[in-house]
Amino acid sequence: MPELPEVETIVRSLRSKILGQHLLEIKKFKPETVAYRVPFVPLRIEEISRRGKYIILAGADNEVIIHLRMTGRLYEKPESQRFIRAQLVFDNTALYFEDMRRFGRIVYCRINNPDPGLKALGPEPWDTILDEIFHPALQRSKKPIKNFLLDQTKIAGIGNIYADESCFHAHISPLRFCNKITKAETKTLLNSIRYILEKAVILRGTTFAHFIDADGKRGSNYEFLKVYGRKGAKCLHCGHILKNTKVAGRTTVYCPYCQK
DNA sequence: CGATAGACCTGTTTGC
DNA sequence: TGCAAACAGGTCTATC
Repeated sequence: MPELPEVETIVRSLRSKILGQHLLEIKKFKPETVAYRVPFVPLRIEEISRRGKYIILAGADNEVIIHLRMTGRLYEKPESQRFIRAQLVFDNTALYFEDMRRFGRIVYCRINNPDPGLKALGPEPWDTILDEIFHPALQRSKKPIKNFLLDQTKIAGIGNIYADESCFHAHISPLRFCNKITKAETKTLLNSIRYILEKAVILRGTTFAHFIDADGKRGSNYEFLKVYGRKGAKCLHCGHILKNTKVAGRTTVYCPYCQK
């Protein structure tokens, strides 16, 4: 489910709920969902943060790393008993980890000893380092730009929705080869990524099926999507029919007329 | 090295 | 109508 804006929304809602509380127990309903790298001891939640699409609940010595993958949710009231995979028990509340597709993961480990996926993440989209390294990195790649945007080691947090939306906003085809993108276009694209993600964070994420934050609230960005989920509909810029294809193994929607 | 397919899961939508 | 294939916000591994 969640890309950067949805994970950021969850993190913010978690802060008002469990910051400063103690994590007393992680109840495990499915063995593959929860992994312990160190023996469990109750953890006072000192800091709640997001890195890419990862949620990090950090204590003094240990931390909990959560990735919701496609259908994970963290909420006090599960929608369906049968999809409960784990439960995080705190002093004054308990959050169910509900995950229909069982791709989501919770890892309990030492702080600063994160799992490989987290360690390998590229810069956050707002990291100013990207203003320097984004264009050179693109020049080194012969892949379509969409592959690059989905690669979490190149830039963290973008998934299928916001990759398409960013390309559309920048008037760049998701199929364009990275090394054919000019310096000026790179700047436009980076601005578009930041704009699209920022707007989605303000709207508390995109919900079309599963996503809710830790207060059970849906995101309201869905109705503002301009290409994702709109294959066959008219381009909102030029009126031509939006096309869909497969890039990087993912459904991709774009306007063949105004995205070059 | 890179690109692609497959695996991991279960529910919903689409197409014949 | 019914059934099977394709598809869904993601990432990791195997293979050529």
